[in-house]
Amino acid sequence: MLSTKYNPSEVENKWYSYWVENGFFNAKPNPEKEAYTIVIPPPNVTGVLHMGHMLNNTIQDILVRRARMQGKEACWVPGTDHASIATESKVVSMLRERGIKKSDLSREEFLKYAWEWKEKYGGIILEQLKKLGASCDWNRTKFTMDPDYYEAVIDVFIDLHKKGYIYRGMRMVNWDPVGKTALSDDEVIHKDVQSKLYYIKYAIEGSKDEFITIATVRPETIMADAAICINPNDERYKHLNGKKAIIPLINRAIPIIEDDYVTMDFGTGCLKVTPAHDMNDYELGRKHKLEVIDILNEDGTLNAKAQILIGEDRFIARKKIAKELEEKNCLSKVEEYKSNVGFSERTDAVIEPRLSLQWFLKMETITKPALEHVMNDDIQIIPPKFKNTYNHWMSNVRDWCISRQLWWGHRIPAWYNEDGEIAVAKTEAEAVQQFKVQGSKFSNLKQDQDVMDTWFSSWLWPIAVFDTSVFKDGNKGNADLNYFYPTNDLVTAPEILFFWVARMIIAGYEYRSEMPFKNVYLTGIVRDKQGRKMSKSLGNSPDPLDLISNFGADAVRAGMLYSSPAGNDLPYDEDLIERGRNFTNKIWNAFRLVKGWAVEPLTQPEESKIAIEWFESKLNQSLAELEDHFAKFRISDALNLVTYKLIWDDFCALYLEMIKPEFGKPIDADTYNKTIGFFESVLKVLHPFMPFITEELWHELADRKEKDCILVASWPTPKAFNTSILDQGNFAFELITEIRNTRNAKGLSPKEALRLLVNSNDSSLLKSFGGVVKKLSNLSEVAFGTVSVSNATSFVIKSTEFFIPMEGKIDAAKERETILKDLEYQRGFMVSVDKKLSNEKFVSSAPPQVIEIERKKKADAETKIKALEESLARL
RNA sequence: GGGAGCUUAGCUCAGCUGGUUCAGAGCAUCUGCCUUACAAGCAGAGGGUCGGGGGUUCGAACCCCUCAGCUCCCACCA
Repeated sequence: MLSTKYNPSEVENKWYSYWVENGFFNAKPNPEKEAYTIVIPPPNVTGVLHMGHMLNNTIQDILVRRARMQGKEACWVPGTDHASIATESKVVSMLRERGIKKSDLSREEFLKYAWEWKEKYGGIILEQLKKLGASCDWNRTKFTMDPDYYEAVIDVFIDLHKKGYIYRGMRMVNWDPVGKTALSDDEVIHKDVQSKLYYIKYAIEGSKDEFITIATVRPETIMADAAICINPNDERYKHLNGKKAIIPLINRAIPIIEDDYVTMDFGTGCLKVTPAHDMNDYELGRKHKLEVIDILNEDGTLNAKAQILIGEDRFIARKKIAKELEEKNCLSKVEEYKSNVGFSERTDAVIEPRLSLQWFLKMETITKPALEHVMNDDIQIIPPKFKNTYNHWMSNVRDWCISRQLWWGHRIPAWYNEDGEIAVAKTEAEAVQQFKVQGSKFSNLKQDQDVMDTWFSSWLWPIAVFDTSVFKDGNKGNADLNYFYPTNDLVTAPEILFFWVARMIIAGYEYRSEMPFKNVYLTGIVRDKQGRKMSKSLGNSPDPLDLISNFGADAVRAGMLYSSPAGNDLPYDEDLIERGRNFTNKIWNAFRLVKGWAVEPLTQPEESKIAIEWFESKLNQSLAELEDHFAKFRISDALNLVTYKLIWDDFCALYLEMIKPEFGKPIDADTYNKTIGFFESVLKVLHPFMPFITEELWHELADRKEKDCILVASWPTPKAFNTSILDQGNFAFELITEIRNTRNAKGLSPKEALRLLVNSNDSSLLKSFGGVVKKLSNLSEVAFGTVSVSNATSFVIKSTEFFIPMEGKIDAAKERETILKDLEYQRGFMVSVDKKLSNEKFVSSAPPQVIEIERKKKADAETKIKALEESLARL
């Protein structure tokens, strides 16, 4: 005896191993077949599976599984990203726990620890993906620091340098004093912070009692001031132009300059210019050729140039200086002030604008095709609203700072000689060669200490997962690359549209002169019930593996897809997963029902004949809808609006009920075989969404040859369907609902057979559905003819009146009340339709079908009113 | 400050070309059922000025204007 509950855990492990062992997920170039390719957004090696991955990878798996069933060579490439900052900081804190300081280690020693750590924890997330059912080609698993991938990144750096796109320059960068590294703009998170605005008095040189007062939130940087700037239109300070001001505490004189950059009505209208510690001041300093005085060390402490408080942390220095200024009477006032401060995404340290030598990629030329091909829809972004955002970003893109002061990553292939000259080369030997050729010193070369930004390797992902040698001159690419690239769909989060997606597009056109993918599907963010982002620190994220073991992977996948159209956030609730679980159970029980029937060569009942005809049409209608949803990437709708309803409502609630033999009785072979066929079809359609239960039942429904698995079964294509039978069905189902409703309202048991009288001489009214109606609403008789029954309850569908005799069980007053209510509504409805139809303009300008519909509505309403009036009279 | 988007049932959201099925789904609520596949289920029901106001149109949840509230992205005036 089969359990009434579906038990997923055993089934899932069994089939996943079977699929892998039989190589169903492996893809290779096959000229006979169309390629379908997805590259996974490589999760961080340090990562563990979270709800975002669940959503993202479920969608990818659905797309891949469907493509595979459609007979395409489906290739889903998995892998991981080395994630330089994230991983390095994890390794650093792991070492710290073991009492080892990174600063005590050599680069080589540190990297040895990092690799050990990667080997130990690096693959966890991929193993977790298997539990979800991800049908990745695991033989292709790639890591962005695999030796060949590493080499590819270096090749690209050298190539772009040769092309003149990569340069080294002194630039103001976002400095993370905790990570001791430069960050790209995108890695800085701005937050509103309550801080203080200090009004500081600077004495005017050569004057005893005159001061100029500036307002700043960073008094600790006054020692780095290079000027004070006023607006040329500011009458209050005009007389000070050209004079000098004295920095308090250190008594250094700085010029007072004019620039309309200064806002007159902010603070005092006087700005202290500190080129070394502020982005805007740096630009201002360049314009006015001011001295750059950098008073901070890389860890955010003050250096000797500050003259005072040397070695103090910047925030401690701020407090101390404020106190000293106050004591020296240089602080005129302090105001509370809300300012916007940048924080490091990784270390949460306050970002310090800092001048440093970095490597940059010129973005202006190289980004052009990437902008163009998205704007002209060669590459489609789904949902399209992100196109605008993309456009905005790509049109205002700044040069990309690609160096990072870290060890874990691809080391910059630049070598410096004793004179500080640079050679960009793959090896030291090649660098020596370059220096020799240009007649420079070539002994004691030192390689650049920095590594490259992580995105500088992952932007090659769609190419490099197939071929890592293609970045060398003259290489046309291997068979894999030429077959699988460009890939079809990329599924990722909108937050990395610029970090990653845009840059892959840039690299794609630069190195293949072709798009890396055709469609970009952007998922939403998974949030908790309160709308907060799921995060470790909030502890509001459930463990996906727990969910899978509690509910089954199929249930979790379905739950993730509930209400998550592209680009929309997903408000997560365990109820969603439960609903998915209930669905698996529903299917399981449908299987139990069918499995329990004895099959005999009997005559096929009429109801079964019509049920089969009806479901055939319903199935094809649904398949057509499904194609449409998939074509538009409405994955959620494909499951919830079509597949779920097809199975639960149409197959289980209607079809199976129509054909179900009486308890204990056998079923005829024709109906049974058709039913198995339908069951197989709906399982196929469901397979991409719920791979495990569908595979299990596929094998339970029939004896299968080895390798006859649902995951490679052919995807059902929609055929023409009979709309007339669907309409007839709808009429019959409406009638059934009314009868059941009558039972409910009158408190009649479903076991009690009822008689139905139809006030019509047209006995073909129910077409072939008469038997179905009788069966599903438990009627003893359906009688036609002009009838007038006084002791009965009635209802009207379309323009036909139906009676159910109620012998002595009728409450005339109550009956009258409901009829009157309905009558009132119908009359009101008539008025509005009449109004429309008598409107000259409506009749002359609306399309004929619309007018026809209105006429039909009117006719229906008229008969309904007539019928209601008659019923009323009879009571 | 620049840009994008959202506001529809108690909740989460659909509503795809302005017109059949247009005011929908699921959850929640209520009523009745342990009816031999399924109580993780079955049969039903109630619930809405489509954020406010104005306009275009024969016709608006849908198009335009406006006001209000919310969200996200980008930039960062010390």
